[in-house]
Amino acid sequence: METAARRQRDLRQRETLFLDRARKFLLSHGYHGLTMDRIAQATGYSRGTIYQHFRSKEDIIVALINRGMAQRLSMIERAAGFQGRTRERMQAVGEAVDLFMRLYRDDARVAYLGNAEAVMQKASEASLNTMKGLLHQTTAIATGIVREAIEVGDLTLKPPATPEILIFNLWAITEEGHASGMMWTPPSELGVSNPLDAVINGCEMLCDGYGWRPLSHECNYSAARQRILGEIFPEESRKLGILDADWRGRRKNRVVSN
Amino acid sequence: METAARRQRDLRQRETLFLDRARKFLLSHGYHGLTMDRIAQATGYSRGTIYQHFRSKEDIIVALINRGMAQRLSMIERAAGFQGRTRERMQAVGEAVDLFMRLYRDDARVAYLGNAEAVMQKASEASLNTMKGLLHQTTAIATGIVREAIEVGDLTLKPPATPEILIFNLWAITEEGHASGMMWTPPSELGVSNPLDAVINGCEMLCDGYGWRPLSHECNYSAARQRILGEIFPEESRKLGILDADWRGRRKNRVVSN
DNA sequence: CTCATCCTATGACACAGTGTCAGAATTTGT
DNA sequence: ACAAATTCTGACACTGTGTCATAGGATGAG
Repeated sequence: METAARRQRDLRQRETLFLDRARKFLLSHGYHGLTMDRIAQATGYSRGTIYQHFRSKEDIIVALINRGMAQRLSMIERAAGFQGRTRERMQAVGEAVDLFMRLYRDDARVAYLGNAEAVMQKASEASLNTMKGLLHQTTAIATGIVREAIEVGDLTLKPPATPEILIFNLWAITEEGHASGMMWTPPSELGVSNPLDAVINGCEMLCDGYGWRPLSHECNYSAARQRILGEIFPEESRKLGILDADWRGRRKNRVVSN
Repeated sequence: METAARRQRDLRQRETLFLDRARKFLLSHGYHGLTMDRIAQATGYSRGTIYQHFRSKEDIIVALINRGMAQRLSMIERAAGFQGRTRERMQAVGEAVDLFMRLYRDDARVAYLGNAEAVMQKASEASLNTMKGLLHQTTAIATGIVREAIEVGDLTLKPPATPEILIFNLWAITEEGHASGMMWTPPSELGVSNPLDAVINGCEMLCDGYGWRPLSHECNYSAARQRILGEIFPEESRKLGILDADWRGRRKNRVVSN
């Protein structure tokens, strides 16, 4: 019986439709501008039908966040496979997040808007757990790289620092820095013209502070960036026009082996 | 006519009453648990009266946040007056934030809960501006210290770093780190047992990364912490029991002059 | 003390949105 | 073609918001 499969597919399709419309309202009119009525109106279904997919409007928001986080996770996974020194692999992960922010601005914005107690409080246990899982997977990759760095001898953590704490702080810079780009008070008002660059700078300096070798003055991390973009995210970076056309020609700039 | 003055005082007093009750509900039942009805009930006034003080429930939340931010700012201002090397003064500012987090847990939590688009969207222009002002004053103090560090020669920023970017990242670690302590997914689940310590560690490493002298291995910043607590926040730290009883005896550990 | 004036407090009201559920509508299998 | 199963619907009961005409209580002058 094939009908069941098709129905399943239809359901998924409709769920996607709901999510897409919801995102539109959330982005254009904020939390209070997103209502079940509007989604129903915009999709041609009735309110009741939406409730067959989601427990509440907050549940929709979390589902939306999860969709974005899954996308980001897949990019991070790809990045973690970069061939290079441990610190470069960490950099690749950062680059993945950066690309995600630029390429999927809407999803990033949704994540920012939805990251609120008002939302979490009313979301379903299920979607909250999915979210938690996604988050754990993401940090696991990052701490994995740190552990490897320690094993390989690129990094020596002095107490009370631990791999988790390092990632915790790296993550804080990244998240907060990116979030600030969408806040009520734009970072430009605080004298930071380009938060994305500020994040990169902060991560680099933090890694330097922890003594993660090679330090930024021992290695050309701008060149490493071009390699990462070219090898792992060629399409994405071309789409954004942030990859030097002749990056291959720059390979000589490659990091010197220890 | 003294009546006017007294009335003014009564109004303020009532406003405080509203805010206190509101905070109670916000903390215990979250955003959706805070309603005008409940506040009215709890204070013995009617809904209409509350609307004479605040435009909306979100406006109350922002007013609550502002109260906390003002308190924190005053502690930061005190800290910035610490006598010592520039980096120690920066540390003092961090210490002030840390103390604020411990001493005024409720206000800190309110700031976390209220930091959401859902709230800002409906808050009044006026309270939002107050908030912005408070934020600017806070960052101004911090960047001021960085600038002085550069002037004095304790710090040399390499492009693209700027005082604002340094503060931006330092701030990110502090805010996000502290916020994580109240999140839906506790930091302990991510392997960080004590986020407050993680923040301190992160700030220290970041400053080291930027080359802010004296670096952490050139100076005993734990000792500096005791001096800061003892000189600037004696009461506060005694209340928390985080000041060594004999901190004065440790003065010999003082930072060596360059 | 009384009354006119002014101001503040009140809660009923109109409205918007949520989540549910009995029954209508549609699809499926025979 | 029809009964059974499944899915969709919108009216319903609620909760909460923000407003406003009016009740109620000060205040000050006579």
